[in-house]
Amino acid sequence: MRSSEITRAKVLKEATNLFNTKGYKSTSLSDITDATGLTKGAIYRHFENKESLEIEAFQKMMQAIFVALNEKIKAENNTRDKLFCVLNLFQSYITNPLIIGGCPLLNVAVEVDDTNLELKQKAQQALSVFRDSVERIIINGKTHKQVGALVNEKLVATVLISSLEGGVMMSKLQNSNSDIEIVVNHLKNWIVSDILL
Amino acid sequence: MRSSEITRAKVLKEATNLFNTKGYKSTSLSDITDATGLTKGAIYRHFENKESLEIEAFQKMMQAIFVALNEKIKAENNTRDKLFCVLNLFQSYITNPLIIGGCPLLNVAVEVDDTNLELKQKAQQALSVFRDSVERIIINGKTHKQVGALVNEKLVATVLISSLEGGVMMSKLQNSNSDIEIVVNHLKNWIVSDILL
DNA sequence: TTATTTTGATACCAATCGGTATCTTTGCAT
DNA sequence: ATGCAAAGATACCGATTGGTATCAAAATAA
Repeated sequence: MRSSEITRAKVLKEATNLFNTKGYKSTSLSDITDATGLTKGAIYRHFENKESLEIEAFQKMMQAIFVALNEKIKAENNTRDKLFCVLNLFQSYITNPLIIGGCPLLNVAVEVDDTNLELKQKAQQALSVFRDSVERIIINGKTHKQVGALVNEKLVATVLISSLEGGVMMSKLQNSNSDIEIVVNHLKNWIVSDILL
Repeated sequence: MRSSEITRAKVLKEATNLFNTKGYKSTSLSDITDATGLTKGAIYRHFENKESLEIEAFQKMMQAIFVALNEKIKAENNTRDKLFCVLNLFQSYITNPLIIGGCPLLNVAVEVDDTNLELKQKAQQALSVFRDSVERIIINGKTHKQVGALVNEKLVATVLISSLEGGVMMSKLQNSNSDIEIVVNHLKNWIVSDILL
């Protein structure tokens, strides 16, 4: 790796952690220079401005999550275990975070307003991608006669995502994994008894 | 009302809207002076500093929500309709907000980190109060033979709150009420078929 | 090795941040 | 009407914000 790519990656990594932990607006460039040991001049050589760094950091997090999730989904060969991968992902935000600071989608969705239009659009897209991948599991499950034909995939995706995001919020606030565990456990029972054949 | 109480209330009202819309850290004192038409000198005569204004604004929102919610719960005389009051509250965050900017508890829970300890504690307390009031509905429902004796009230409260908070997040992000409506509708069915006798 | 890009540090910019000391104005009690 | 205390405006403070012009150093290509 070229040396410029190393520093660029270091800036992006540290900024990512700071954004997802402290918030995007609350993370200053001096926070990033402190974390990287670099100067503003170095950072602005690799990123046009703070906003583009924010967007790239968010995209990087979501990309990493989707790649890891899709790998695990692909590794399972039935609908139940594929759906459980989604639940495990959210449980891991608290117990064994791939990315520190909780769910990046939740964090951005709550932080942005209409002054962060581009970041908001990226979050909207990420939610769509995530929702689609859950819906696809259900649709494939129907094809393979593992899911009831009357099950509404949009409803399942919406209920799963909303419960899990809310569970992450509660667990993070309480510094405890009990809430997300209750939610995950409840969703597992729901999937087994109401979704699967 | 004394004139000083009028200005104090005006500052608190405008600051509340700004905090819940733009975020606490992102709302500057000049945002508040712009919204109120007052100067910093006037604001700092009534509030010690920005942090205490933030805390008072959050407490005021949660107080208003709890008062309104408890009134509606009290007006209903069966477990089903009492629980539906909770669902309606969250639906109203999107469709007919008592307070603009979404759920103040969600907003604070996601924004705060360990540099906002007092605000975080207030949010933790608010979540406890909210959770307790849902659990009380279930416990009273058991007493009145409207809820199955084996129903776990902590699970019900956690699942309801997490789903609803997540639903608000999704609907706010998508500028659409369809997600929160799906969640509310699903929870209604769940309550009727799995919670109530 | 030398010449040339590329990279990063330094020093600065105007704007804004939260906060305060001071002075004028306002409202209220006598 | 007068005197006084409370309220609000003004003008400022140091610190920090995101951002940039410039220069030296380091990596790279010849």
